[in-house]
Amino acid sequence: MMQKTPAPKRVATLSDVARAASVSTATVSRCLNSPERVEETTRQRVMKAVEDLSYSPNYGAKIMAARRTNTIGAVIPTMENSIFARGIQAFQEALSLEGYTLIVASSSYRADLEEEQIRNLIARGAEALLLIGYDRSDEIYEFLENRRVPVVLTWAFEDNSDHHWVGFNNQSAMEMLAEHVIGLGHRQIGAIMADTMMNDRSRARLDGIKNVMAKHNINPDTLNIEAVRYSIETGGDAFEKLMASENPPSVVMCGNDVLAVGAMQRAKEMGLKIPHDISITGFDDIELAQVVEPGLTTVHVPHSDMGRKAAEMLTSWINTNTPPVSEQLDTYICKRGTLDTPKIA
Amino acid sequence: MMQKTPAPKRVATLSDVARAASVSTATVSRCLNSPERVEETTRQRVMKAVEDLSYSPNYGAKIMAARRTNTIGAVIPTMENSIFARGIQAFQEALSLEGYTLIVASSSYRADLEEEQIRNLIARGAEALLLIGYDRSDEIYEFLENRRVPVVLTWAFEDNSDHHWVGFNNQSAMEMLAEHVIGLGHRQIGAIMADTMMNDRSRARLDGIKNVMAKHNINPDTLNIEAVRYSIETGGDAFEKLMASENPPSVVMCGNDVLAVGAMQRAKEMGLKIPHDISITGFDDIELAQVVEPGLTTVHVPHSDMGRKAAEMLTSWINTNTPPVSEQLDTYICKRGTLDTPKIA
DNA sequence: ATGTGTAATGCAAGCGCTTTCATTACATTT
DNA sequence: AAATGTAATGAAAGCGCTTGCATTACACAT
Repeated sequence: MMQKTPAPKRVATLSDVARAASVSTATVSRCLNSPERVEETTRQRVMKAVEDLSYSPNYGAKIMAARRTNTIGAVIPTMENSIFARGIQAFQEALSLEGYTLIVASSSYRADLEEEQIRNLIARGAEALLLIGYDRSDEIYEFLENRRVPVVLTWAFEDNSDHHWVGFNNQSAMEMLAEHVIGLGHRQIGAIMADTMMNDRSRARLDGIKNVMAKHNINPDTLNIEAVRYSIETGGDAFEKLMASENPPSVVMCGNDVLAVGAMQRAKEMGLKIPHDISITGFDDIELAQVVEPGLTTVHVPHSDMGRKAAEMLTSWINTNTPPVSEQLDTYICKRGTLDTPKIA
Repeated sequence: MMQKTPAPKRVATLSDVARAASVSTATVSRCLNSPERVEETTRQRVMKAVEDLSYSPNYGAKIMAARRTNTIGAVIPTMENSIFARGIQAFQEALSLEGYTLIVASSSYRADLEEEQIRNLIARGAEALLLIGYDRSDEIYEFLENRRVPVVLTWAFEDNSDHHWVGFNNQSAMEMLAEHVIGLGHRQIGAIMADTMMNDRSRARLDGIKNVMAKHNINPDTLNIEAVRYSIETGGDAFEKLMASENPPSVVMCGNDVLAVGAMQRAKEMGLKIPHDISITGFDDIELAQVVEPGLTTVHVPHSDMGRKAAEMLTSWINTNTPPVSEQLDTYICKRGTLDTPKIA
């Protein structure tokens, strides 16, 4: 059993420590924040008091007094699957190298919640923000602008934009994949996408497919689209619907890997051989993609790079007070085993 | 400096809003926190000013003045894979139902970082904490105790403990699985585990295997153990090592699903058929387990339940100032396709 | 001694908010 | 008309910290 100290009626404050060490609060503060500015013997006395009282600074007070938080925020759509995990992990690592702390909030893909979370992070002292994609209300952009909050948008990219980006072009990435798919001979295409309301990435990816279809004289209206929430289960359900339609597709292009894996699973359950009976593609290249069998053909997204660069941009923006230049990252098709020529009917 | 951003006009404060709306700061505060206490016309005037000035409350000040943060913290070993994702997601959802905000930090499985993060969350005003497992220094427990921070430990469970738990018994869960494995006839067992230093879950799971071996008169020293970091890659490497040893195992029991999936992949690459040539088991039952082929036989952990209950415990602890009773959750073996009788030599 | 420079420390003014208590305005009752 | 009750609002005291400036202590030079 550890030794118990008597119950303090309230938690210790700076001035409790100061009293215990017989110094002023200023000295205690300096001990904690710039120890070289206080004499060694004093410092030891103070640190002992800190220890003894289980003192922990109150960030609320600290933030207010110092007007610095060293905190950067990120709002991501979900923590549940790993789509954003790798990027955010890299972001966080790069941030802590610069002495910043990351606070993450998730919006469940809901615009209203995202807005709330953004305001929340700002209120909590986030000095800058990483956001995913572009779609959000004018009000919130205006709010951010008014407060001069450095914001970098990720997981997408737009030219000639007023915003600052580090990401990739969802549409052209998907176009590249669609070119490949159509080049293989597919004509009847199905798509399983996230709901495109307020999800620019999903919309861009869908547009990518349609563009390429049009280019190859396939009527984009024949693209059979299922819009769903991201999950393995819903991906499976959507796949089943697609296959039950009048003109079942020979290839199902999915908005992301999670959906694609759901489709794959359901296909197997339905006794369909991949890619012999049906081709499936994903987007993101997360862990899952290389683990399923056959390996999922997908678009590789440079998650870690994106996270790291976002961190660099934001910290330099804060330090120099100069907005960074946007950076477009490359994606590439990651060919594995779920895509082949269509089965001859 | 090149092009400077316009004069960093400082952000609006409560009293700016008050002035703009010709009311006192008290009224503005009430508008924001208990709108029913201010007259409709006044409220509208105030909200307009809030809007116009892009006002956002300063949490630092708010926390200090109100002495409440409505924030609960969680420190998890990693965000990178999805081991903790489902549980934390459930935790977060249950928390927000009660009006609390979650802030998450990750420790990269490092005790020193975890301690830092704990102190950090407390300093940021976390009123309670969710922590994973048990292993950590006396100092930090003492610190937490001194400050009377409600803490609930999860992802494990211990009887007769001074701490408050909502979790499951890692050892007996693994024992159940080991019983099943040995019952199938396996005698030469390999294990791929996380480093057991400061990881009580991993250690308990390992002990579980050894116990059951001893019980069945198999010398626990013949258990071939690889201790590694959690990742698909390292799981694969460990598997390879295990198979290259003098007495290659007929079954490889892994400390978690990520490791198991890594082992599976490598096995396939090595031309081994699962479960014909080699059996593999996991632990956790995350998404990955049902997606690989064959499906991974693993221990199902009630992630969502655990997260939800942890939230309930913590919020009720805060509200009633009464520590909750610990709760042990059940696990069960999730039989899928990676475990069979050993190949006859 | 006196003067001077420097390092260590203390004093005290806020930082932006909430909240208690007091005041005011006005509707209702007598 | 006076008395009373109630709802809306304001004044101001901190919350726990940092930091600019003032003070002190001391070593060294004069």
